[in-house]
Amino acid sequence: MNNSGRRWQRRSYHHGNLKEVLLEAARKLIQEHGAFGFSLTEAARLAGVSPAAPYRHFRDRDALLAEIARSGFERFAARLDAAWNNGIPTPLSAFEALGRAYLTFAREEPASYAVMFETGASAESGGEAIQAAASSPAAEKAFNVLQQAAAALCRQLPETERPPLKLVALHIWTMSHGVASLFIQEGSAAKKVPLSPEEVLESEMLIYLKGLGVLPEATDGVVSTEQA
Amino acid sequence: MNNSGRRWQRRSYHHGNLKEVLLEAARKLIQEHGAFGFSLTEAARLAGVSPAAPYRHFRDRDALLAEIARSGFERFAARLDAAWNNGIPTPLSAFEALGRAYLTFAREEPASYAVMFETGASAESGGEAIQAAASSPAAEKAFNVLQQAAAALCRQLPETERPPLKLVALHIWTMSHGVASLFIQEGSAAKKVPLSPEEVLESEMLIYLKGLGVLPEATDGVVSTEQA
DNA sequence: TGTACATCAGTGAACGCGCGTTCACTGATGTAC
DNA sequence: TGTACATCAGTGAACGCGCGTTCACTGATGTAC
Repeated sequence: MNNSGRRWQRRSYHHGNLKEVLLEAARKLIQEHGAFGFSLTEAARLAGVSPAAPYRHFRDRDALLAEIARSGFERFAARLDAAWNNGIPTPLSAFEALGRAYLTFAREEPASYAVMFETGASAESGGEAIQAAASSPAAEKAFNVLQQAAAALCRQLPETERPPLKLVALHIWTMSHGVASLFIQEGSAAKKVPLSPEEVLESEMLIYLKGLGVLPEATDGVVSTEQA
Repeated sequence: MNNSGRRWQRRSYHHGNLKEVLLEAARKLIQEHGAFGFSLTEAARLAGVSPAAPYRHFRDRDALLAEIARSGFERFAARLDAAWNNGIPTPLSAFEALGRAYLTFAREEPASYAVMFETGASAESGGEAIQAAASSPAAEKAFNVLQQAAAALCRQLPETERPPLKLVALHIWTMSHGVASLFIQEGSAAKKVPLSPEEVLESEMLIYLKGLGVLPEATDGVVSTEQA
């Protein structure tokens, strides 16, 4: 990379940044036209290069999608990890931050989120590369953060009342994903609801935590004074 | 329709059943090739008719997708309603049946489920017809069943501790959808988990209900003896 | 500091393909008399 | 019961399009000497 100023905008050859720009273009297109209604050609057009250019950086269309998933999982894991922050200052407050971070990621990167999690019914065949990304180390790391949080919460319980950690982590995950999937993706089924996704998820988790037994009694009020 | 036997297999003209057969073919293709990786032409081929034939029954590709969503919501609502069965014999047992019915539908009709709920990021533009289906009377009816269940459960609480019904219904919905979306769609992120979707959802809902305060104390055991 | 050259990252034209959709058509069905 | 006819539900050929991908190419960059 040269140091003659940051104005390499529209330099002819050697874009310098193409790979990242293509990923960004693809995410934008996916956000607008749907998880699999995007085309490599159009992404190239948006990036201002010829339709053949992407092949210098990705083996094929699928590889680009897989990279969106992979890098998405990486940022996702980093976000969750930062929000959880090892359960500091308290497991409960960190847990709330974790839930909000989950929703924030889904809102800020809906395209990444869709490729990461709506892959099942959207590209069963043909999408082997994406499947691989879904079981990548980064994806694993993201789930591990949830599991750490579950562990910290359960540690507050007497051993005889502890459900399996993995199960609790899955519960947290399904609640978060359920809210993100139903309420954040544009045009989703639940547009008319007057509550923010955050409000729904937080109240849901409070009730769940109370059921787990990790909330002091004082929280009754929080749950039931939300609305008439 | 003629009564000369039910063997109208491969009659030349006048298929008689084409609309339904096309929908079925489309569902099969969606299940195999992804929610929006299906083509009208291929569905026609699968149904054994020319690529122009579908246009006698659907204005365009989008209209067929919308009909999958609409009729999907109808069967979905019917299933949930039957399972809930007005809370008989007890709200709690009916509630469990409701959750199982939700997962059963998602498993038996993954294509319908995907079109109904994964529409957000998959066809924002272009999918107006599907969006319309998502706010159809049938979709409304499905959500109403969840709301009825929420109402029946909350009725067991003293009025001062009742959270808003709509909120509880949304909690139920996000839990169910979260499990269905993450665990049932083939090739989804959570294949390696040794638990069935039903086990995950049921345990999750038990904890949630306990947090709500509608479970008698006896259920502690149910939650924590599932696994070591 | 200057030149030769390998490598890298683009171009642009071309391909074959399957798709959505249209069109004029035609065979089968059902109804009126 | 038989014939005439409107309507319905298909056909099959054709179209224009955008896509994914390939290919031989070329301009820019970085390195060896």
